[in-house]
Amino acid sequence: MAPMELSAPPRSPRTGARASEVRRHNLSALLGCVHLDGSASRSQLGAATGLNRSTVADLIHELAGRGLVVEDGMSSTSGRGRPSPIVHVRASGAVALAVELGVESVAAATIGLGGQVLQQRVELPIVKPSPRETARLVAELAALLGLAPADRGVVGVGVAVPGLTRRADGFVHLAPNLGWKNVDLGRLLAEALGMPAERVHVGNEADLGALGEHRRGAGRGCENLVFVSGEVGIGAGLIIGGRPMLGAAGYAGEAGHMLVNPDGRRCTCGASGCWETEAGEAALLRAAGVRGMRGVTAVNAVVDRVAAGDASAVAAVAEIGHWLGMGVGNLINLLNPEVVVLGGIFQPLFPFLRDPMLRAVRARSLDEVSDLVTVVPSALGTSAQLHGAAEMALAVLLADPSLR
Amino acid sequence: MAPMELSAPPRSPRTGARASEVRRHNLSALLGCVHLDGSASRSQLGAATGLNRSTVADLIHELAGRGLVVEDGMSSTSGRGRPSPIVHVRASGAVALAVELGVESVAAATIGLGGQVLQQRVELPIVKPSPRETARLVAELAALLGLAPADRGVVGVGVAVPGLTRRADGFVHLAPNLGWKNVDLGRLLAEALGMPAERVHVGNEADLGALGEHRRGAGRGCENLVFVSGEVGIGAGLIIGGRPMLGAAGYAGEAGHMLVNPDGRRCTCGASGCWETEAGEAALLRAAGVRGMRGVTAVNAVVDRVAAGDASAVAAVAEIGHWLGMGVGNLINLLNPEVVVLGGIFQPLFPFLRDPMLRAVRARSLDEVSDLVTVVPSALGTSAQLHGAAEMALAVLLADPSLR
DNA sequence: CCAGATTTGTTGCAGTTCCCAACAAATATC
DNA sequence: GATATTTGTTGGGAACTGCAACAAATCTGG
Repeated sequence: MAPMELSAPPRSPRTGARASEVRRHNLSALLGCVHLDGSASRSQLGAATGLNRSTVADLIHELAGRGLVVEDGMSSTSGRGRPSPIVHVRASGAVALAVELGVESVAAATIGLGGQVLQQRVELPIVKPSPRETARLVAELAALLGLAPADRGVVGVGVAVPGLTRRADGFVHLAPNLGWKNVDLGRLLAEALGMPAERVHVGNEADLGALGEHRRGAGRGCENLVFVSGEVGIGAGLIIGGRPMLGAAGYAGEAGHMLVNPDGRRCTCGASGCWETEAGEAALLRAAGVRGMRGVTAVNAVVDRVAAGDASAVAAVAEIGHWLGMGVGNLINLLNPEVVVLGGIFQPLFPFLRDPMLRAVRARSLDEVSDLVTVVPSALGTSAQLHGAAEMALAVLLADPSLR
Repeated sequence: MAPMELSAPPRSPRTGARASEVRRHNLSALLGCVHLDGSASRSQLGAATGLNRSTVADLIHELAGRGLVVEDGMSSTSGRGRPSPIVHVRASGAVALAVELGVESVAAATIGLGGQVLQQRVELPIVKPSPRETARLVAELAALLGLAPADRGVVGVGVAVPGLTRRADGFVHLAPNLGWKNVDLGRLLAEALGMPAERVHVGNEADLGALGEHRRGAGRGCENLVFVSGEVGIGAGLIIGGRPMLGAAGYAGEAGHMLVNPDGRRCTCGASGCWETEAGEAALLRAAGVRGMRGVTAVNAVVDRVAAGDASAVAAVAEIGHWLGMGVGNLINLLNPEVVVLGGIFQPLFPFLRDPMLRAVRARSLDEVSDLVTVVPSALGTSAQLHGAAEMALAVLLADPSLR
């Protein structure tokens, strides 16, 4: 059996483990399997975890008893031998309210175990809401989705915020595009939803995009990925060794102000030639000659023009692709990921910016490193952050299924 | 008791754990405590791990029986109550041969548990040795240090290489400054030393510098650190969440070709204004007007001039500091570390480049992030890589003390 | 259509590990 | 010097997993 990862490098809070932790771990491993892969036969689960048949049976019984999985009578007809019952996640066994705070709207959906969307995305348009308004809106969305926060089965809320957030307590240090500074969003949401604070999880939008794509999208099964979130600004979300890399305070991935263009424009941060100044939404609209429009509608207008073959739009997108690739190349050199996922505005533009982007990547990164990486568009599109937010909220249960 | 870290996010090889893994983990946790902190009373160990007194006693007995720790009769005279015997690491219980391949020399030392240097660093000067010569030299150094590779107590060899290395088998993909390409260094060393290949560990010089500073130097007790290695080129070593971040193939941290200077010089990589072109050794010597010299002696000459107040040298170092800071600022934005450790040529120059470097850092990184980080010079100097190499070689034993 | 091979679920028992409680030992305090 | 406090030690108990034997269900081959 493979050794437990636990002690490989001694960690700072070097904790001992009691025997009962083993069971928690094994429950978690099994639930994780079906959560990520949907369903598997009991014998497959045994093979995947290295656990004994009798142990798997016992653990699955416990998960079933807690309503987290269901055993199907259907047999897996693979080869001879006694058929193995198939274990499915029970999506409604654990449900998260996934919320995305955008610049133009607040969106939400309810997502259950296995990443199953139980209630489709609902979006309320609003421009720069105050923190308090936002909390009220989220509660409204929860009601719209028919979610009762006190329900058994509802594990918590996950919120994606375009700004610097502290995971521990949901404090938003800075969210320029919302006009927020030092907002205790976690507490506000807990109050508005009537939910204990420890069930409210707040994360950075790019970090959660990365998590979403890692678990449910273009980065499935890959241990090291970079998600590039192209919204108003540019942010990066990092998955390293299969787990989110948040940095000391949770502020990792602030890549928007990386220098990419020697002759670039002045940025709001004071420097020049920053990544988001050269490859962000504003740069795209400027290059494409769009005036007086912003946001999704403006970007969509450019996408339509490019798709129709409008030469000036094609050139604009190629330029954006070039500067995007410069930044992506930097990240590849530094982090050596297996996959780079391009989200936000870059996803619909991907086919059109692919070639100049890849040329820039190869120019800026070592061949030995860039040969090993693939750059792909987001598979989840605008849902990446919602899926990531749900995964964040479900993580507590996945780590310890005996909590419920 | 704190939960085991293990299952927090479901990992790809989702492994189960048998009961006996718990013991391996706890042995590892205890040995890790004394390995990192030198020594501790038994009761302190119990408090640190959360393990029961009787369990700690049992585990310590096992570690002592394996010759990895020694219990002192001396009591800890802190407060009243029965004194607790102090547990010390037994450095000679597990010894690693630590090797650093430099451009001008090969250095080695023997380092035992607890990071204790058993045989001081020995250095053999040599310019661009072939892989085969290198392996022979390492065996020679081992003999010089009186190390018998077959000895019980010798756990393995750790080698720091200035190039792209693959941890798994010690394959060196590319080491420009040695003139190497696709060298199976792990196998060569194993043969030259008469040691099984699985005891030979090869790592990137910057990655191991980071590990050394994390465990023994300026980054002790910090979970997220960036080590900037200023040798001929510039490389970064990353410790994330208390563990080395190596990337998908082990090539993470190739930061030398990050763009920092819009108007910079042409780099060998084809681009312009790369970090190492602007802040590396060559840039320093050029700025200081040094000609016809390279390497340690040349850098030392500049250090001496700066220390003596030579105005042109001071200006040169300030310029280097500025470009260094631009790169450090980028890394801080991206990784949000607690500490940035400057090694190699930047360590002796630190007092002189500190201020321009910090100004550039603040200009390039978000205040919210840079306020939380401290930039310090290497505490281990030229020994950082050796300590890191030893830690790498000792890691196997630390993860499973019952192996010996 | 049936016997054998194969695979898997089930059950009872054994092994390992840790925790707990009681007791003994050693020190500081009053 | 008595008491409180802290820690080492010992034996018993609880939790969990693995193993082996048996039963069940399917496929294969004649």
